[in-house]
Amino acid sequence: MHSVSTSDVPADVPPDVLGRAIRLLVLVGEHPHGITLSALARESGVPVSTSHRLVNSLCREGLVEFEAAGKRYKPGLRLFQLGQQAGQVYGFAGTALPVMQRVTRQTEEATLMSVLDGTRHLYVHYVDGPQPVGVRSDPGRHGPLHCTSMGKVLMAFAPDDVRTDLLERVDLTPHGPNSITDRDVLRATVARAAERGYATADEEHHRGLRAVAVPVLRPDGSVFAALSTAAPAFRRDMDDLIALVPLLQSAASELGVRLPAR
Amino acid sequence: MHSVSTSDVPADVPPDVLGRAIRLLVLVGEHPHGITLSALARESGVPVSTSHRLVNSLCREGLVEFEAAGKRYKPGLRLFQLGQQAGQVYGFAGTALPVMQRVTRQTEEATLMSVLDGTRHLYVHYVDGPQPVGVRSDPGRHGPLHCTSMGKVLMAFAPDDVRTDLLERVDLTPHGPNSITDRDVLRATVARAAERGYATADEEHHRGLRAVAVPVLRPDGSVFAALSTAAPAFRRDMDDLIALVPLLQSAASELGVRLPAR
DNA sequence: CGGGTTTTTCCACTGAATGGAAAAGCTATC
DNA sequence: GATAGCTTTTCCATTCAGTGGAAAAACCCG
Repeated sequence: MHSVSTSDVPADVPPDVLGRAIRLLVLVGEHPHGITLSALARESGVPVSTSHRLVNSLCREGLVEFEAAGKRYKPGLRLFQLGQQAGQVYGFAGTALPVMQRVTRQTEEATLMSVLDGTRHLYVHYVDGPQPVGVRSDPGRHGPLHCTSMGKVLMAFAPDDVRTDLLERVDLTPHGPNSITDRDVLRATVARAAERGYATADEEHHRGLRAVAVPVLRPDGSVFAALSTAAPAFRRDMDDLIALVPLLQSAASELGVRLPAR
Repeated sequence: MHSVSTSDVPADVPPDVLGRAIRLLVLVGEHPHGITLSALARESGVPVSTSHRLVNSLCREGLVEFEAAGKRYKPGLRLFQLGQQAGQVYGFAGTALPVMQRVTRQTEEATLMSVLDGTRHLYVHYVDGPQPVGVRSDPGRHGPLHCTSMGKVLMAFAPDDVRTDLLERVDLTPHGPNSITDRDVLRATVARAAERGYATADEEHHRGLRAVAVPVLRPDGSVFAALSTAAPAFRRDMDDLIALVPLLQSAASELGVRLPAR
């Protein structure tokens, strides 16, 4: 008898077609320029021949596309379509972008919107500022909660149980020079944000980047999203950004009123 | 013995977890206000207990969300996220919206963008016109090829083999008072669109709705999408819309140059 | 309360999914 | 152009994950 015997890899998790297929789907999504079969198999831990069959099934359904030249798998059109429909349901479509566009026109800086997704936040919308130098952030990516203005706001206005839970669990890896790394400091900061109605981040996520964020609240008072203005530090000091809070708040309430009550 | 016996439903297709799961996923996507388990099972043809297990797996992965009050399944956040990533890959994100916004500001009518998806087209972006009365169209939905300006353009500029194939296969169900119902007429109309560089639709899709569309071409000359202006018939006659073609074309070429070469 | 509907759990059966292995390609490198 | 290393694709005997009927639980409404 061998000590670890039959299986050498960490776990002996039950295969589970669907779970695996989705893991593959996510991997494909994470590789904008396409990913090869072997890379897929390697990164997912699913045996090559099984990966092959599964990804091809996903292709048949249009969720994944196969780029014959290059032998690479890319996200498919059906995935985009389903995502759009999901966006409609969540209320991301419609008014959000036009309103954000207006905010950008007034602030002359980038405007961002995120929702809470587990222990991170998901960038949902992004409107570029007019300036050549600005903030870039792609919808569909995740950001940390503890060192972004939107993350703090989302925690501050989350239901009590969720907030306490998050404040205990969030990862405190520093991302920028001023990242909060102490859980108690974070707790205090979030409490302050809840009082004031907005949160800031001063080079906490990226060196040279400052931001303010306010919550977008549903008619029933629950948080839907965070709305934020972000700017390079050399162009705006923290007070400049805080001065934009009323503007953000009015945009946020405009967005909030039209949302489904949860 | 019963005449049809054992299985009364059409086929005895092999179960196939993934296929079924995705069918369920699509169904969930099609029901913005959520769908119940039994409806899901009924509409998909998948036995209730199996549907139950599969949808719950999809929930575990975040592709579907379960609204406990109301016992309804809705599209999940992960689905939105994956869709956004897919949109990035396709080049739907980024410049498209700002440019379309500008077009709308100039035309004062709604601007739309679609891509070819099988024998239909998929609405990808939509920018509202400023007027109270206007065209509504949700990204993520499909439209017919034979009676929309974007459909005609997409066919006209598709590779030869695809075009001939589509012209033989597209469904010619009339949707508006002037829908083309004759395959040869459609062929001629599409040929004309290819020559002129734009296509029109005059109350062919909906009564009281007119539109023009131009192709968005990649640097290598292949079609990427169609860009369109749509307006209520009472406000714009066909010549008004045709007058907008140059404007649309310049926007289209602006969009086209930045696209990956296929 | 009781009949109808929907959701959830259970479990014995089985054929669909599995994955190792080998074949077929594809690119270098010498 | 032969050799070696890599990736993709196909094949198939084995088996265990997925299946679905049925029953239980929860729910709903008149």
